[in-house]
Amino acid sequence: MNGRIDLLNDTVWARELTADELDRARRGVSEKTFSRGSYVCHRGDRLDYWTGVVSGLVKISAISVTGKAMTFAGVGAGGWFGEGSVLKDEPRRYDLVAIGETRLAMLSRPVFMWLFENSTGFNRFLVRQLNERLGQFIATIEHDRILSPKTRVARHLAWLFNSVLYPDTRTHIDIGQEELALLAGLSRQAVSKALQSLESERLLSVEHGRIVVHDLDGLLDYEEQ
DNA sequence: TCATTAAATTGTT
DNA sequence: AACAATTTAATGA
Repeated sequence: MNGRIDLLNDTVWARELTADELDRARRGVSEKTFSRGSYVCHRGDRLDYWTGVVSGLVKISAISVTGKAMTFAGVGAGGWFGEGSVLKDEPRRYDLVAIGETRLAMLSRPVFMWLFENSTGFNRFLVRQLNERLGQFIATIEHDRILSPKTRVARHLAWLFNSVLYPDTRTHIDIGQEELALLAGLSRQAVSKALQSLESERLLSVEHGRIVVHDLDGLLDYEEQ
């Protein structure tokens, strides 16, 4: 069994393509693995591929002029990202870093553009994904101004399990508390406290370098008592 | 397979 | 932010 064929068989948008479109897509994908902490792409560099996470976790981040690290989003298994830069044919605006061992599927820009011009199924997927992401980012702004640290941790965790953006995510995610802190924009100890509290409420359990979620809806709708 | 060591993650001050 | 404790991963017998 060829790994490249498997790559797309497990991909949501591939199911929306016609046989001919799928065939072209298959010829345009390659696979690459990244070790923990390694850069997929630095800000300012070009990456002429639309990228899907087969396994592992990638963060989209930047380092401020004062040297502070910020994480804007985490992309889990089944998620695809980078269509913005590929569409505009420009360098990446953010750092892409693998959190833990990560396998990526990479679709070359020419094939991406062909699908964009020719496939309605592909465009349906793109619109759905952009819509979902926009909703999440708007909610992030709202939440960061309104909610308590504990609730923010709960929401950010729940989002890593978003079934539209990351269809392959299962019950656990391999992420350390430090990375989670960067993602939620909180201190490490605030995240640690929040996790312990959420664990005592049986919404999740904490292991080292891993969070196991027991009640996803509970996290998503979490409200401080 | 088990023991030792190194590295990374989490807890505490 | 720095240090200590804990757990995992890696190495070699």
